[in-house]
Amino acid sequence: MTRSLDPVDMDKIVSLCKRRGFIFQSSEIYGGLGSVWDYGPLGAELKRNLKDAWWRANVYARDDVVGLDAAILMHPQTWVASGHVETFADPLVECQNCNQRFRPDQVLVSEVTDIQNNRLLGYASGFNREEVLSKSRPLLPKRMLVMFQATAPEPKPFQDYLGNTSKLPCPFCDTVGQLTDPRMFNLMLKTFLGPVEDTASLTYLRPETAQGIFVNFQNVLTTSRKKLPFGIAQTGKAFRNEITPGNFTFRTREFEQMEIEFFVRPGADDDWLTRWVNDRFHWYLSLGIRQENLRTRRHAKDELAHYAKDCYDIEYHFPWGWAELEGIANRTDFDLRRHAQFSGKDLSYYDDEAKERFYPYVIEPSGGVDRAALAFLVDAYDEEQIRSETRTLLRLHPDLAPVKAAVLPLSRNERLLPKAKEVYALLREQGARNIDYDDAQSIGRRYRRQDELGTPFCVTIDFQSLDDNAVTIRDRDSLEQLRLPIPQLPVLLAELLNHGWSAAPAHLKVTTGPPKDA
RNA sequence: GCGGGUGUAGCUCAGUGGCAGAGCAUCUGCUUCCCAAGCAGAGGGCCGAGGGUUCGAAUCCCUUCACCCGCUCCA
Repeated sequence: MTRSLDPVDMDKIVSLCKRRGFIFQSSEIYGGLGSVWDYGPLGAELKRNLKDAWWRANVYARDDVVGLDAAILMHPQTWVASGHVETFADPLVECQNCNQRFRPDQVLVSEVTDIQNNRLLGYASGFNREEVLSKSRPLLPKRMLVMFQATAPEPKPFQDYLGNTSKLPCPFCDTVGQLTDPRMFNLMLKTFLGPVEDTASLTYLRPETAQGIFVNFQNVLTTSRKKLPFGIAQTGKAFRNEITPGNFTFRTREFEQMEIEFFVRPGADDDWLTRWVNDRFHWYLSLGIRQENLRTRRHAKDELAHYAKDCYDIEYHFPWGWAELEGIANRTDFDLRRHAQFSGKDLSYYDDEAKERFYPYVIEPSGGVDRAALAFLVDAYDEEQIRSETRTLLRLHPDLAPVKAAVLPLSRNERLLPKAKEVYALLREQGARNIDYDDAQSIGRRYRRQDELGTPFCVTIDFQSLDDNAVTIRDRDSLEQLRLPIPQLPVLLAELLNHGWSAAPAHLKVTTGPPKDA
């Protein structure tokens, strides 16, 4: 099965999401709210299925992880301790000539001085030492160029010049005098608790769910009676004032995370990091992401977050390029120590067997629910030619598909409807799965509609059903059909949803579906 | 925030001063109808908002709002 995605397909996916009820723009009737999205009936199912699958794999299938549901609002000191108040604010400098923006802490500046005459010749700026030094050369008079190596001006951090940025050249275009003063961008959303808006009631909407886990570390440890190594899992909303949101639901200011903080003995951290990277990578594959669209990437030292010792990203090949779905970081004992320090509470761990007390290291697999949902949508999107018509379909894994099966009478003939309703009721009996019913328009049209939603199987009631009490099941991906007695339907459908069409008994198959164009 | 782009039906878009349109989608009816079938019909719009020019504005001008792409990121 060959599928390719051009960048143009992103528009098709956005359009499909709107058209079929996966994702809507927030507050659309008021003109929309930037970078915020609502999930419609099908999107809500997809997200729910996704989170359930994550929870099953990381909590139920393991004996060393327990769940948590911490509040979005936390004591403001939490964010001082975590380092977010201090570090999560980026000062940005902008060049009014080339309109590029950069963070001062990523730029170096060199003062080029004529030492003999004690005269400032100019400044050079750039992103690394070599770049700055090479830019310094043209500023130097020939006689100094000879002794350049000896008098090479050692670059200093851009931050040292924050007071007078207007004299400096832009690190991108080297234009002098077009840099703005640094502006602070605090990425945390402020809010006020209580009816009175004063600084005493100021707190934040959490920028990550992780801190809810850290502050509950001792609570969970004592009540769950877990021993190291063990983890705490939670899904929930987080908020960041992203400077540049975009790419549909990929980077938004309100988003949902699925995070695990896995506590291990110091020294075992490197090993556990590797294991988690592997586990999480295969989780995406197990739900149908194509391997060629998934990769891991280790963070370079200089891109590590303030709390991390090591970090791997799991990246997906979106139409606009590779981008992060999940980060698996070694947060060391940074968070527990900081919270112990700021709260005055002892958050260390006592190992009964080794008779020693220490601060556990933390491995953090932290994924984005919305990003994963988008990746699964993009990866599942497909178009194929059947009888010169384009069939648009989502090849979603049955676990993720918003609708598990659709019950379709061949037509709206009054003799067919009671039998169809009967089958529909039968499949809904347990209430465990989302089953659709549709009798509008032609059967072909309804198949196509279900294909577009990613419904794995369609159950069709035809006139023969009235005689033999049997129905057909049609497979979304192969278009094959099988026929079986209605009483056996619930069991076989469950079987197919769990194991896929390959679990279908060959002797039941009745058709191979319409021919696909080459 | 800066630069560029776009706002017309649920979706994709045409319309550049003279009655607001097309395709698809949606809905209804008919047909023993298995892969977007046919026939007949229907609903759906303050042309993003406000102001101006004009006999007349979706169209020209001003203002404003929103969204998209890029720039810093990291779920």
